[in-house]
Amino acid sequence: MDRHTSQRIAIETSLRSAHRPLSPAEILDAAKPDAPTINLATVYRTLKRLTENGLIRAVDLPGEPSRYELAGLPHHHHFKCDACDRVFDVPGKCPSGLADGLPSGFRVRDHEVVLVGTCADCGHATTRPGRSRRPRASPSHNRGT
Amino acid sequence: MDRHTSQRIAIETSLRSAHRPLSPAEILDAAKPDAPTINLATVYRTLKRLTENGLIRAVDLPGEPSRYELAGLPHHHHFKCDACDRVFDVPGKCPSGLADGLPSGFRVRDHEVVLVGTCADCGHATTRPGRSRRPRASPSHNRGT
DNA sequence: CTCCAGATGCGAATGCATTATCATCTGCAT
DNA sequence: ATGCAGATGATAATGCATTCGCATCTGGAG
Repeated sequence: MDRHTSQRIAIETSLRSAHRPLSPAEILDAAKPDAPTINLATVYRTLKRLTENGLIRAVDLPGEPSRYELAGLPHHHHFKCDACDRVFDVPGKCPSGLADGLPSGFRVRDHEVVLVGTCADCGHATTRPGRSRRPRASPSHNRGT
Repeated sequence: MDRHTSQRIAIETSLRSAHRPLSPAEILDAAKPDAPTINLATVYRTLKRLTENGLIRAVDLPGEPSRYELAGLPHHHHFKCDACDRVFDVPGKCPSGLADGLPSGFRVRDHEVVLVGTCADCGHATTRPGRSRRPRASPSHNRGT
């Protein structure tokens, strides 16, 4: 199992070089230059296997489809740009006191922090006129690489 | 428009008395005693209108369908019990320094904090054997009221 | 070089939350 | 009490992310 096909290599490479969580569609686009015939189903199949193997992990944000990033990264939070819909890593440390207001009996096992705003690319102009939701996160517009 | 039907009253009442965000299915169950014939479609229709009217707002958690809570509540975070899948309000204040690690050019407009763990009800036993995902959040098991 | 288990591509299929359709019903203004 | 705009209930339909089925292709062991 786990042959080194061009598709799989392209998928792993895009995840490794993105430095931010990628959606299956973003991965598809990022992998296409290296594996032109690659298919969304293959992306999903590969992501599933890589997840099972513990090499990557799913990143779920509110109202968003799962994105994927390398496993084993130090704990970090995420920033979602609501102009280009890309998600970036935020290396900042965890604030304490998050669980202060909890009633007794509640036990916190984990937390998720998501910042929402505009990224450096999209923030240059105050408002971006023709910007519709869910662009394809084109590599030409990428700064995470 | 906006007649005072038993269904609408029941929906508003459950949201008002829950003190935690409710999913459409939870609202349906909570409203049934007061409006036995109520239908999921009606719940969705009513939620949509209440949202448009600014009376309630959607609460989106990662990988979860939207829940709804009264609008105008003071800013708070949410706690999701992964045993009973209910979501509770966390009144704690916002930790600062959340955006410290951000590269320059990134502007934060909002943030979301979700704590995950076990609630007081579910935490009594260390492991709950027969507990499958997505119970119906039965009122008998409710403490938020 | 051969061969085949495993991988891929394509399209159809699934599961889900949410919305639309439409005939029927009901607040409520008159 | 009446009439009707608006609301409801039942169900079909939509949109979407994700998965399946299957014929074809291919990495890599032999």
